[in-house]
Amino acid sequence: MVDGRVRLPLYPLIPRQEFARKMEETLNRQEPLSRSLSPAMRAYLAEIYRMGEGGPVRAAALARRLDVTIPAVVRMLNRLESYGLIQRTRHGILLTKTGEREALRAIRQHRILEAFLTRVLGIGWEEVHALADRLDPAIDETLCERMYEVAGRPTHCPHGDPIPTPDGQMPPLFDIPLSEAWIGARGRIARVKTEDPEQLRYLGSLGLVPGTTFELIARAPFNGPLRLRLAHHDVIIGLELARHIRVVLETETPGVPS
Amino acid sequence: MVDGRVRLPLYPLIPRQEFARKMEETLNRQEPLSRSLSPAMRAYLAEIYRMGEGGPVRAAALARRLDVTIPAVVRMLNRLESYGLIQRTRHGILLTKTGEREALRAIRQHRILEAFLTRVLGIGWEEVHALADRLDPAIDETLCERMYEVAGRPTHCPHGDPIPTPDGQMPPLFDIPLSEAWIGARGRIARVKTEDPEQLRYLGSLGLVPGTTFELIARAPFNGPLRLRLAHHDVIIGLELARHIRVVLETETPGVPS
DNA sequence: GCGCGGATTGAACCGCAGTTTAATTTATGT
DNA sequence: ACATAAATTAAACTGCGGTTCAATCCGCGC
Repeated sequence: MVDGRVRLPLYPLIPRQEFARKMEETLNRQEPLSRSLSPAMRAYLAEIYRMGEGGPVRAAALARRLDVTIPAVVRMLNRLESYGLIQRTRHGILLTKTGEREALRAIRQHRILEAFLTRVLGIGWEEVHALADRLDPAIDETLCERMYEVAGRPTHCPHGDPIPTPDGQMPPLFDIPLSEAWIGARGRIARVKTEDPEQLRYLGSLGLVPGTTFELIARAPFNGPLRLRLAHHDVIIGLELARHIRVVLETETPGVPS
Repeated sequence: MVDGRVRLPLYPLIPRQEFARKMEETLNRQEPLSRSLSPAMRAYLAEIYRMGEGGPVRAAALARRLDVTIPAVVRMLNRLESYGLIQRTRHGILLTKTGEREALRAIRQHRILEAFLTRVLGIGWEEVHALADRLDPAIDETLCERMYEVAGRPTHCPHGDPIPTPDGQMPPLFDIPLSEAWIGARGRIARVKTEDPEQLRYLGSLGLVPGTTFELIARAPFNGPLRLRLAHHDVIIGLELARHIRVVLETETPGVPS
């Protein structure tokens, strides 16, 4: 650093307490959007939200998920920051209130679109994700609500993820990976957390889709496959796939209503 | 022209007969597309086809229709020509066989999309054109055929234009402008040739949509409005609008079957 | 034959979303 | 504490589809 350029420290050297307070303040500031968002910006926001459950998101991780190079991500992050949609911390990216709102809108639209494509057009659940990604940029609020109605007001996308409400509430989910269920557990498949068409096609062919009820009747040792009893037949499934299947288990103590 | 640059004449100075023969040859050469077409290229081809019924299309006219500047059109024409999709003549642009095939595919997709939007999603016919333009780039063959089936295999778009068959046949239409019908003529509205949402909304509110049968019972003098008798009521319509409404008239001599 | 106006072309630019390559900062493990 | 690995940032480029401004071409009327 011999030349005259002075580089400010990326994160100000202020007392930790004050820093946290200021950050909180910034993150909660909810402003109306002055400029409209490009489709790519929405896509980035949505992905940050999805990855961000529980903490900040790293730019490199985002690049991997979106399958673009890191410099592309960095430039977009600069743009999002200048719009007041994200906040950078030393541990990664956080959405501001405004950014979260926009992210939820994008996610709602994406999931409604997916539901529409399967329910109305009969497209397989392994294809809808990529298709919805292509269609997303062309769809506006009106069309989205139209599809929502025609699809029968779906509450979840075909992979089981909940559709946020129009006012930006994401119903919380209390599911666990199937891989962590114990022998004898009964339950229902809630979500299938993979986007790989091959995996989805295979799971679909086994009948392992959201809503399916099962009983876990065996686990092979040494991280071996699980044996599930479904309504009409048993299926064997590897732990690798089971990690992507999230389930809600019946409570052991029945009789609690609601 | 003092400098050394030599400009070749745009159209070769060869005998007229030979020129015509070569041109014909070029226009009929049907090659598989080596490179895939961008959405914008498809849009240009489709517009050239629509405008080109009966002769070559001028670049300036194309620019007006697509609402872009002339240099943008010219550059795209260079690209289309390099792909062998169009041929320039001294009187304007012609589609080659390959270009026409692509144009018809684009038009088919656009009109299926319009029919889907009105029939399945209940979008008003005054809005579907702009909407379909936005959605077009994201739609592929598979999705298009899916929509075709779900929309009930429509044969015409909401404005009455025929949907080309998958193998690229455009059903011919023998309609005339309503403005040229004579008093006493009975017939059916075939197409409404405007894209202006206001006009379409107004015509829709009058019940003047494709399929409506009518009898022309009066024309005011000095290019005045027409009076149409519909099933349940009469409507008055200005000549300006009537020029955009194309109709097929009943033959005066009934009894000819088929 | 000449000039004029509309049509065409060329050059230089913008914005967006991506790329590669290189420099620099930050984090981590011994 | 320091070397190295990982993450970030910067710089310069691509392709597409648009723009403006300027130059040139061509047909037509006088």
